Amino acid sequence: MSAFNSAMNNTSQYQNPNPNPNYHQVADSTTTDQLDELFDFKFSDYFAFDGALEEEISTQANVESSFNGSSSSSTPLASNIRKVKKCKTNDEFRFAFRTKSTLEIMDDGFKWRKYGKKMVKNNPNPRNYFKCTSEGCGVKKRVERDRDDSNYVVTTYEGIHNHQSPNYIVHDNDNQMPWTLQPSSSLH
DNA sequence: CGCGTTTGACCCGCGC
DNA sequence: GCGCGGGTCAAACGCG
Ligand SMILES: [Zn+2]
Repeated sequence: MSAFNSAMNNTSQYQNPNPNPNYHQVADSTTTDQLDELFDFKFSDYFAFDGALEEEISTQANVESSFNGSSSSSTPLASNIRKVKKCKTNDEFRFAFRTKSTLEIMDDGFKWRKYGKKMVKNNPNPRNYFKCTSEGCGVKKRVERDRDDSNYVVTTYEGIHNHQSPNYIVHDNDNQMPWTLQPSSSLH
């Protein structure tokens, strides 16, 4: 069906490329519940995208308030699914979204190593390239500030992790982590 | 000392 | 063939 399904079939349990923005803070705070909800919703949202070729789904999620509200610390963060696009066959898949955050602290629990920086045209801001440091995992990540809204950051994940997060966080959920994607059957 | 960031160079595909 | 745009490499540096 969709790339997601294929991916899940391959790994039997797909891991969200971008689980928890601002993971540290979450760990510090006790607002995990809300985050859980937040992410769940988010994923369902972008799940709506099927194996279409270059699809551009503009889904506005009103989650910033909850994030800001619950998080009393100093890192306002909100995620709005912007667009999801898939290229080529269902071998790999790309997932891009926009995050409202001045800071690019998006350590989701995976270790990323920056391997490149590039100045894209038509955009005064540089683009950063990251790669997952785990061996056998070639997941790449690309972070770039929005051209117009410097308060937003466009993050693009490419590939699928073939390992659990090094910072594996145990959650109360039965078998699903907050950042674990669910079968497409869960979406309507 | 091990490892991550930095940064310019290099590479590759594409359009002219 | 060349230039350009986007992506990656790797030497050097910095830091814990
Ligand atoms: Zn990985």
